[in-house]
Amino acid sequence: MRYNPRETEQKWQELWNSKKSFEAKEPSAVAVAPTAGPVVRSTEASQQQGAEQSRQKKYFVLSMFPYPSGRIHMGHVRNYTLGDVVARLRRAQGFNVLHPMGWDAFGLPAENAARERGISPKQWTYDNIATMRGELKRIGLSIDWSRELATCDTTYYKHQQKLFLDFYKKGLAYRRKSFVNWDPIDETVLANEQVIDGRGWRSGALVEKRELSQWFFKITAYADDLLQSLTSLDRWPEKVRLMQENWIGKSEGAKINFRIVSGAVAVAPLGAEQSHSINVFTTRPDTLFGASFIAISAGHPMAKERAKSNPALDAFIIECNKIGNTAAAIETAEKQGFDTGLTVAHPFIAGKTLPVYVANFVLMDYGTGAIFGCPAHDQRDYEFATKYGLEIIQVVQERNEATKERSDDTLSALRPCGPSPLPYTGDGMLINSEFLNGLDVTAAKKTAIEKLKAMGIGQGVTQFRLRDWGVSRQRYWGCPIPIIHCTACGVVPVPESQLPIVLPEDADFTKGGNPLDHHPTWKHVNCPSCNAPAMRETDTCDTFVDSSWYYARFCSPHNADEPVTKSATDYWLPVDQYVGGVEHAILHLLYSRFFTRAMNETGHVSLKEPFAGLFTQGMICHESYKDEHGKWLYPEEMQKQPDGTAINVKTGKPVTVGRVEVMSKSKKNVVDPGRIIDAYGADTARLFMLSDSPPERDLEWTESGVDGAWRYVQRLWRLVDEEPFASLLSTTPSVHPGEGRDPAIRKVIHKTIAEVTDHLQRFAFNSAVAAVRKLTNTLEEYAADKNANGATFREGIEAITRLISPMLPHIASEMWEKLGHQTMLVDEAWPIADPALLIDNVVTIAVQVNGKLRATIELPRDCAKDQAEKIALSQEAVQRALNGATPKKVIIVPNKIVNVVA
RNA sequence: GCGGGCGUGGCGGAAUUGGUAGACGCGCUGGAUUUAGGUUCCAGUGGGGUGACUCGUGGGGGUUCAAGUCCCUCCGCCCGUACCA
Repeated sequence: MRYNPRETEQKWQELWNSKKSFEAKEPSAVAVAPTAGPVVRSTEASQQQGAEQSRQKKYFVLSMFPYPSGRIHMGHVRNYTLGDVVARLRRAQGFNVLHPMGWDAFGLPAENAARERGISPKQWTYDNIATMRGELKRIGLSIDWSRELATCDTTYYKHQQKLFLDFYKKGLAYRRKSFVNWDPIDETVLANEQVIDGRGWRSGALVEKRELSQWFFKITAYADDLLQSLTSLDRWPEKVRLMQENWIGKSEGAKINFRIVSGAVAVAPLGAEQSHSINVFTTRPDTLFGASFIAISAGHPMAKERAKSNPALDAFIIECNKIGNTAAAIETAEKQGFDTGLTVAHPFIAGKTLPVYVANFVLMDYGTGAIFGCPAHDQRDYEFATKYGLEIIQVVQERNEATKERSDDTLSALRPCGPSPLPYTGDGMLINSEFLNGLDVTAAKKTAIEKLKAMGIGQGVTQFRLRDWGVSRQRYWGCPIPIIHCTACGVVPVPESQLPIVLPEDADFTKGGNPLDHHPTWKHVNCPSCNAPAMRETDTCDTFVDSSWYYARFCSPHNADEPVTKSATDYWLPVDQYVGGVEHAILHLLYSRFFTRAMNETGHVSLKEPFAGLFTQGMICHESYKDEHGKWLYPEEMQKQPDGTAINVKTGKPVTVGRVEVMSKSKKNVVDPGRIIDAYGADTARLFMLSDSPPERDLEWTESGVDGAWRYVQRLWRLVDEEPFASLLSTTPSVHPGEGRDPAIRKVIHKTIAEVTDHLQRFAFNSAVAAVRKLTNTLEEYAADKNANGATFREGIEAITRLISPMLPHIASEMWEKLGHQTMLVDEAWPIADPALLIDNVVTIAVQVNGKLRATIELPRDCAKDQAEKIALSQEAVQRALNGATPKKVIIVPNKIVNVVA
């Protein structure tokens, strides 16, 4: 009978659910029973494994929780399938597995829905969650649904507010002024993605930068630790660690005060000292003699001060503010500067002055918001100097052979090598630099800093690129920040007894701005300390805050009194395997690492690194289609013709088949997971996700690939249901394992068990699938043989059934039942290969002549080198290739290769 | 701009440490069986050459007995860039 995925998948999902198969055991349950074996054990292999276990080990598998956008997409299916394979494998290997699911439920789209369609963010969100939960369940994931949480539940964000207060008390949360994108028409703050070409996405108004008081988390307090600890994350992808390292961006440099010598404003609101000098950060103090200008950010206090009396400068600053808030926009914009008329004294060259510019490429958030420009040795400074006709003085020259060892200052006059093309940013020797002449860059940096220090105008500093984390959002649908502002008492934390601060449900979304701010009553409260009328903080938390600690909450999701339960986090954390997209490589993962440290410092958890293992998956791509008018079409709106072209299903007109691109709603190149599961079943969808493309790489969704997966699922079923397989399986196996069985086939079976286990543990799921398919091919061939042994065949089929079970859990369970077992496959132990069957006595060796393959020979394992050489040289093809020449050298790598060098 | 990644047949990809390039699958070609439901089975399949051979892992250069793998350089695509999540 043909396999019916719809009925079978539902049957097993209901069974797992009713037996609570995937509920994690509480740490107390595991700790109390010293011999607690990993559930039912019925196989020979598990006996060795289970018996000596004194305490069941835990394994925490976490896939990044989804934003409840409305429907699940293929990216979710991939993410959760990958996590599920790990969870099911570890469960079978005897671990107490925690594999939970939740919802990253606060955020902008809910608020947009409210504005566009008048639905309340809460209702919209919970409706979406209900839909998506149903869709997720159909994938057949081994999730412990009893731990489900949503970050917009008051039972979740209540604890987040408590954490905020604890951070505040430790000085890890603070308030300062910072810039936002301001839409003057909608009177609202815009996210970077809502600013398109400098204009608000909805209003089209030119976006301004506006300074607001905002809340920050002091992530920079842990900059060094976050950097140093990266080395301990040995189960993270190297690329993610590198990206984080560069993001934190530790650099050694100097801060230098440049004294203003002319053009200084007489009265300054900043204090006399500041208005008489400009403090600059540089990583290249060695190039000070090449300095030709100072550039300050448009947001620098000095720039603002000068703008008051200079309308042209004011206009320039307004122009700079239009570029936008993103680093990419600022750094790709054409370099522009405005001469402030100020000049500063060169610290080392008496009488020399440098002009001060306001420049659009200097970032206020990094360093001191001011730089000195050395055009000869910096690309940006070079462009700037060329544009504004500023001096370009070379002070570093690449060393050549003649000057390598010398370091006296007569060398600078010698011009020992030809001029390097400027700007030159490499290492070399200092020239044109008085007391630095002849030194290398590193030594010159040190000497320059010493001199600056002695002069009292500078010092060496360590600078991080990492900035404090701005968590304030002027929005409704987020976790309210539990702070009260009182005119008399200032910033007052909400007393813990008053938590949670709950969002009002009657917010008005018809007006612009922050609904919490213009709500008639919500923000008006009495000061907890003096009882006078006061105001609530109306900013809510960045949603990255919500997702920074959800992993810890999963350990005890129902604790009503505290954010986490210590005994639970001590047992379950860290997360053993975290799975999610690379797009989170920096922000989410860095914020979580910070949050864990902050929770550690405030006594909530006892660890610092939340994720011991990390796997970053690739994205899902699909062909894109356009009709004759250039409008995007959904894949189901077109049909491929036999000649390779495509037509519109409705109009019959030709369709342009575009490139394979990341699935996105805007390009309509999406495939709905629900439709695929309806048509083929979850196992087929899962198999397609896992075969072919390695999980870390982008995956191209193709209809033919799905068909291939579908055919394999059907083929697996025939293996237990049809002839000649069914008859072979019905023969009674011997009680003694191995007796009368076919050793050659058993070898293949056990090698496959070892191989698949290894592939799965290394996330090489595509290779694991390939190995199982190969075993399937072998067993089908074997079954066609009239002398095939039934017990051998059964051993092979049972191996396949277990090996595919993490990937195709439904059909594997059904096959297991069909094979006559009373147990549930999900409670069975993972197969273990017999080591004796993994060793080959004969090996195939390649024979090369001058690196080119000429023959292959079969030799006994570990055979003597001279014997290998003799047999290799006796090969006819080898002699032909040698063409009478005598071998000069023979390289032999045992059991692998013989290379004859002629 | 900066940081990170990827590039192998017609296609997705395989190849623990440098050691037989193309496993496994898709597609295609030829044949068989059955055709009421996305069939199934057999054979073939990197390019060139009748063949011995030869050329082949984005382009160019290098190290090595041996390079998909290591080094330099160029090109293309993708991700992140701090208020999308």
